[in-house]
Amino acid sequence: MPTFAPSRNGIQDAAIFEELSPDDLKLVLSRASVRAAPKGAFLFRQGEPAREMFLLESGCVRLNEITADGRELLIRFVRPGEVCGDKAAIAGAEYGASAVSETPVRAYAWTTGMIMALLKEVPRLATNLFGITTRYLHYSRERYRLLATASAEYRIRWAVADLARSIGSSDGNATIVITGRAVQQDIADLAATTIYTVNRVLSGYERRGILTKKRGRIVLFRTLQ
Amino acid sequence: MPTFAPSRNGIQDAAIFEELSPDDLKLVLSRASVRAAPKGAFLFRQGEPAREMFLLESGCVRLNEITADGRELLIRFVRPGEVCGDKAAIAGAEYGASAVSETPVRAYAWTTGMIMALLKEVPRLATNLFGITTRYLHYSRERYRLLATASAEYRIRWAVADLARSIGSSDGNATIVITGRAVQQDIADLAATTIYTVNRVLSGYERRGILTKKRGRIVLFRTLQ
DNA sequence: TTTTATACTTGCTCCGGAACAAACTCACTA
DNA sequence: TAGTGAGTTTGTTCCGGAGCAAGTATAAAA
Repeated sequence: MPTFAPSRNGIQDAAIFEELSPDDLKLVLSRASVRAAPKGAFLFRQGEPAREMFLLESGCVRLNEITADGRELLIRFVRPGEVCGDKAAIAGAEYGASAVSETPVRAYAWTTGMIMALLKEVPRLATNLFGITTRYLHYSRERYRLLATASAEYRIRWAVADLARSIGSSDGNATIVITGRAVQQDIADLAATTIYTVNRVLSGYERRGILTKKRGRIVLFRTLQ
Repeated sequence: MPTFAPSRNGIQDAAIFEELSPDDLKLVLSRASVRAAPKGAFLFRQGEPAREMFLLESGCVRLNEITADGRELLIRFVRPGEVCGDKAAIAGAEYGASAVSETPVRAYAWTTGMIMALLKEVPRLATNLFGITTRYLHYSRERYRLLATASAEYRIRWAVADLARSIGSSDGNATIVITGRAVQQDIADLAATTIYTVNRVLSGYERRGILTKKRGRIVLFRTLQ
């Protein structure tokens, strides 16, 4: 997964604000409303008219897509500094996925009308949105390629590395901790496989001393991949 | 596959020129160089620095990606009015795929410097690029979803319908003809399966009177899916 | 503290479809 | 016109990994 420029020093470092002048930044931020949502809340639902675009300030959001036959596909996790619901920047579009908060979140929100006006006033914003979407496209193709060519074991290894990068936290001991209500289910979703296979592969890694796992918690000793 | 606004009446109807004033359109077009290439030529190669973006005027281009282990993945076919190599609009990017002409082609080409200047002069261009990339992202996720959840038979049906839409031509008798040097291989690539499976499924459809096939040519009687 | 829900574990079975092989067909070319 | 190579067809084999079932472990709720 490419780096999505997480905001280390604050929201102004988000990829969507890249190369914006301080004045433009102030303008764009002043047009947003700030939202807070508890854990488990929907920022938006798949199929709804896309009326708002969000920029996450804190917390973690899960983006997933429901298929016609009711299965749920994990698209990605949204982390601070990242944008979701960018379909709202396109007139008449619908959300292609649902966004649910995994933790309490704070986010900036812009309505469709607001963004479309801003895109004219601050052209660089459109360029940045284009760049961000291009990276997501790259990410999506990477997952497609893995699914089309790589084994379940390889995809699981990739998914663990991806989660470590996106929602993992270092605990200082040169180890990375991945937590979540149902980590193995998340890995299975990312790798497009089943929890059974994930569990078998992870147990194998645990025997080889690469990681340890407890309910809702995986500790990586070495960097995978 | 979403509609990519093929140019019915000329290149000015391409999605990338949407909502541009006649003056802007003239400006953008004047900055392009026009290219002609014979069948089998590379417009660009995966991994190269992305220096040019193309807008296809006529012909057909195949976009594919080579994986680390040497397998070739078909991303999509580019048809007149569609853009490829849009990575060139991002400074320092590399092409993520290779583009090979399936037929003789004519295309407009802009260099990276040219596009980046145009994006500032004609802000709507960036918005259009964002919209186009969003559609490709949607398409990519659709293929991922199919691969993750649907059977090989279903994916093949989808691939045939997709090819019919993108490179099929009606021959007037309420039938759609798909041609190409190796149609079944193309379908297998699109559906991420093997030619063996494709052939078996197509033979089944032929027995059921849904289509006929000859070498390099498939004739659809009814609309699939 | 007990109950209940949910996550994780593991053994077993089964099937879609990939891989291989081999014959056949057609288009192109020398 | 014969030769060649690519595309196509069909039969056979085989395995990864999905699905089920029946547990155990752990956290939250009562």
